[in-house]
Amino acid sequence: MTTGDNRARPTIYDVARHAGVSKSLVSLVLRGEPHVSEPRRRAVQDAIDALGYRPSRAASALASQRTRSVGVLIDDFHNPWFVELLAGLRSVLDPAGYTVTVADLQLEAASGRNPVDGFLAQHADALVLAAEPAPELVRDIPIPVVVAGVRELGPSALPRADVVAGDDEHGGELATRHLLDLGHHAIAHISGRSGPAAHRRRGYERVMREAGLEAVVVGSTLETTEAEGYAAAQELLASAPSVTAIVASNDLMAVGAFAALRERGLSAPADVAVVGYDNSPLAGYRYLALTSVDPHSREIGAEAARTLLARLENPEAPPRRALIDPTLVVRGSTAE
Amino acid sequence: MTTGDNRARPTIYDVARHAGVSKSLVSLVLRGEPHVSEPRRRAVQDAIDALGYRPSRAASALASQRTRSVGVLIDDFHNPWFVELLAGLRSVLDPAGYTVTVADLQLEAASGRNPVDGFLAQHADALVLAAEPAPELVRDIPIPVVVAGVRELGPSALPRADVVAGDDEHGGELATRHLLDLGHHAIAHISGRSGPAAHRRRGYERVMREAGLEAVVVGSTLETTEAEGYAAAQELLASAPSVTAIVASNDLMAVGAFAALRERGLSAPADVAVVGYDNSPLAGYRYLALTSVDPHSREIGAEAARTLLARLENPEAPPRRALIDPTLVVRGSTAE
DNA sequence: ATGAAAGCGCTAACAA
DNA sequence: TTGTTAGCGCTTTCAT
Repeated sequence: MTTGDNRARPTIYDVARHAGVSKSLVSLVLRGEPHVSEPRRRAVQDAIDALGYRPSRAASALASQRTRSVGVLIDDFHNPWFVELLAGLRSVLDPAGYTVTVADLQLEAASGRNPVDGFLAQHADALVLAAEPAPELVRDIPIPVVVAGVRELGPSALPRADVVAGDDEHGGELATRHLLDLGHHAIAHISGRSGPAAHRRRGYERVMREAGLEAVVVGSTLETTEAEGYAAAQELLASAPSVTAIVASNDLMAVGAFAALRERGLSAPADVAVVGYDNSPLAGYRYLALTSVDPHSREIGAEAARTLLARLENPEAPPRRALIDPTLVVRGSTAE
Repeated sequence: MTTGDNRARPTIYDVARHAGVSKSLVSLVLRGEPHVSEPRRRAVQDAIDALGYRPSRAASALASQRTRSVGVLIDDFHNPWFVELLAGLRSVLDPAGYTVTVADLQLEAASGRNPVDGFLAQHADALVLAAEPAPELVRDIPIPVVVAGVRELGPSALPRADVVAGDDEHGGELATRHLLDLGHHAIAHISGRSGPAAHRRRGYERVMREAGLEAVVVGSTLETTEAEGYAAAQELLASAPSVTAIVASNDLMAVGAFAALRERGLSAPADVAVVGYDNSPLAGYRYLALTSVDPHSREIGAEAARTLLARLENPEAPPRRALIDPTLVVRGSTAE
């Protein structure tokens, strides 16, 4: 004789019966509707607690045609800037009752899956793109999209999407001007081939031009990795041994540059000052003490989330584009 | 006059009509059932393509009472070891038709949410715990759980859970023995207060004992962070200036130790050799070149996934515990 | 303020 | 091999 299988999870029917009300009322209480009498609300709440009831997202999604979930596509879990972005997103999405699900473009690609399809199958109400997926992946997305942190995708492939990004060009200026202020003149730039890298490069170039100095850029076709930063710095030091300062396109490349400097018996900041970008945890490690531009990713996330909520409210409003102002965090790699 | 709102997504009804078959047949095709005639299968597939049909997970979950999704709880997105773990998990879960959703314990806690509840509301079929949540969070989870990477949670709070972890004790031995082989005798250990840290410490202690050397351990109550690693190393170098080698509980602490060494005018490996643990990207950066124990997180993930699938097949089998063997990756911090 | 009833899009017996 | 028919657990008019 089998014991009655008691582990079936309770439904609103059970809660309703237990509380002596209709299941519609339970549904109202669940969603915090105001027009419910206090005694009933209590009864329902007690029943919920007593039974250990948990609403079924699947059923609710099916009935309401909305999941109150937003999908976030990030580029690469290895690159920790997404953590701050995510924290910012959640700081406003959580209180609004939205659930956030994350996917990593690299990992999805490795599995041969289309992450956008995944989010759509899951009935996400909206998407946050914090990566630059191939344009064909983002064609005709039938739900609101906000592009966060990266700027390239916006205008071309997704004309209707909102964009919240860091002002990378300004960041590039900040880094360069800082070195200028420190008295450097032979300032070189290690770049990369990403969209943000291009903006940062432009900022560097403008400041150099305005100061009447020659811009020296290497690595515009490289990945923005530690290994490539190392290679670019090697090349730079070989071809222009007189540089006294380097602006790197991100912290990873800056750390690569450190290695190249050491190989030549040089060190930062004594021989060559180095500035990174992202203000990642890396930059804060004492051993590296890397001066870095902080894009304020958390704020970018929060602003993107606000934009998303506004878009959900008003689908027809014209696309918005916001730029978040970066700041410079000075550490040992440029000052003693 | 509004144009007929055409953006309602197609359902199996639409597909069935378009293909001239019943919706059950569509469902069968969708799930790749073998007993479907080739012409019908083609007709259905064509209709799917033509209409741009995408199955609704919500409906499918509701009807079948399973989501074919597994929830993965990781500790902290900042700590990149989870990326490899995740890649390993997906390498076997993807082909099996499972979807993986990730949550970060820190982030969830910051939102005041219970991540396990989140997974249950979402109807995950099973859970992978790659973190050490408070025991009360993991009581009475009504779906299969496999603990991955961390070992502590298993026996006590989750007697029925499967466990796949790295053999941290063996890893501690590997690191210590490597230094011994290099001729070091004054080998100290920088530890931390996590479960894995305790195992690594034990490995270190055993090898020291067997070699007839004195074990010197600092920091057993610290967080395993860069900052704490720095602090612990400072303390160590002040109290035992004669050490010639350090085994750190993880790469982060090792990098902290680098800073403490430099502050005293010492460097690795010339004055003090340093070994880390995790073989994180950090360890591979040329500027750090940190010898590190590789726990093979990817393999841990893959094995955890296999265990999960087996568990889903056979819920009543006795719990399994597997230990993955780590290996040592030698870099510049211990050898020239 | 509360209840009744009709689905949401799919799966899974069961029939045919 | 294919079609019919009940639901799955919830939301949402519409009554009352």
